[in-house]
Amino acid sequence: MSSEDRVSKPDAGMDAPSSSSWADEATNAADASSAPPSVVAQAEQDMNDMAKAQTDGAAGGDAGIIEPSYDVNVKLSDQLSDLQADPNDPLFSTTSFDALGLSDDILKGIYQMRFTKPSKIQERALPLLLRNPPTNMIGQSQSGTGKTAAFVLNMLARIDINLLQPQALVLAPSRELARQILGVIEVMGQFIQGLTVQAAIPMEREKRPNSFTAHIIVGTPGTVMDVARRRALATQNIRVLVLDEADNMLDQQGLGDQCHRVRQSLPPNIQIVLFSATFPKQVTTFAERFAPNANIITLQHQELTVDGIKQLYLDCPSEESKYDVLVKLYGLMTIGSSIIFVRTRDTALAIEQRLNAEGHQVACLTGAFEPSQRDLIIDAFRTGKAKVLIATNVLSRGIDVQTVSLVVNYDLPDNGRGEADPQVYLHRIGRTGRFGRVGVSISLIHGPMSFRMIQDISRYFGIEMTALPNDDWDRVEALIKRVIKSSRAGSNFKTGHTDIDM
DNA sequence: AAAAAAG
Repeated sequence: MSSEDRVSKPDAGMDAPSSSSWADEATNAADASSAPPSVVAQAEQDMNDMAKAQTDGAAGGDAGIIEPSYDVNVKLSDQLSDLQADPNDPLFSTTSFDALGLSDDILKGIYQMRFTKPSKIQERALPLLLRNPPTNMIGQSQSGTGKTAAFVLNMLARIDINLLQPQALVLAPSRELARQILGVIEVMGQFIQGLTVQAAIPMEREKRPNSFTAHIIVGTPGTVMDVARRRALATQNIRVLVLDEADNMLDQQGLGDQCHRVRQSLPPNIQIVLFSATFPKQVTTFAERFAPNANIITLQHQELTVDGIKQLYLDCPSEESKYDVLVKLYGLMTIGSSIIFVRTRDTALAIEQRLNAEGHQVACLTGAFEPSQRDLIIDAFRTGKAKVLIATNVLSRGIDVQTVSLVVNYDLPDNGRGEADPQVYLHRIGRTGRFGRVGVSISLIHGPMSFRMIQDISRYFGIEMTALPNDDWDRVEALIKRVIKSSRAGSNFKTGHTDIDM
């Protein structure tokens, strides 16, 4: 038997954008493209509100704190069903890192990063993760709310530093995300003397390690499967397995097989932790089979979109004109950093070459590049050396670059059958609006098919999308600029999060 | 369609 409890949320610190419903403002494509003045005025008002909230926050007051508003549902594991869920018991929910029984070295790592208090997901997830005996967890939370920090703390807390063997393993769906997680572990674990971390991702032959002996291994499924099979990775002392972006890891053809094989190469009684912003229904069964008897933290999908991200779309007069819109947006894209998402590797390359040839500096990242090349490109983007990045879905999940203030969907994400993919859409726009910052996403659409897709996405999440006028560029520019500029002021909600987390 | 393999 399992018990359930529900924690209510405080009021959001920011006004949710409210305007006419989707159906009202976009009953047909013609209306959308001509964008009635009232819609634009409303968008302008929303942007003003967001910009103001941001400025208040940056000034240090509480008024501007944009802690995302959501209810956390917790379904406790059968193993904990004999315990009463007392909200005052720090083992069930905590508002302080100090109450978790973590070592001084770990707390130092937390506070060094200027974490002050746990985020929503961390409040509930950390006590349950850290309990002994270890319990499995399936955790869902909005993008940019500190999932990575939660599972990293759990791993750090469970490492026996004197045992020089891999004891925790993290799997991620891309090399870029695996490297990012490795960076978080290094930062949070910097005061733990002797802690070692190692990446198990594709490498050029001369850079490949002969063996993997670090305390914590972070990798991609294919490489981890391979090194485990070849006994270059000793698996017998691993006691924690984390799948980041777990729905994607278990759902995708190929990835799912690899994850299961890696699981089978590990000891039977280990703690399994699955985290993602999305858990579509058809994956839930796989997840619960992969992590049996888990404590399950979920959100309503209406609560998954982040208020701080202003979602816009622009109806383009032709498919070719999308490129011209990109050129017009270029100035705005370089105020902060931007990611332009396209459907295929070929499109990414073609647009990159054309933009560069026409004097606009952009970079491009797809799975077609060599490992070392990929590392150089993402690192240049992280440091701000490259400000505009054209990418495929390789970067749709997990990548946290806090300067990203604008995400452009040059192509809307589809599921391969001509339908919208709301999960991928959510992950993509989640590359901006990181941890309380504000951000803008603009989807370029053309024709009835993409219009239907954006309509489906809007309906799926029960959110508003604002149509931008395609005949008054100055106005579009002015209102986007306002939000992007305020976004650069910095994060305005200070809880468990590093600059490179998630 | 893209991603993930040192297959």
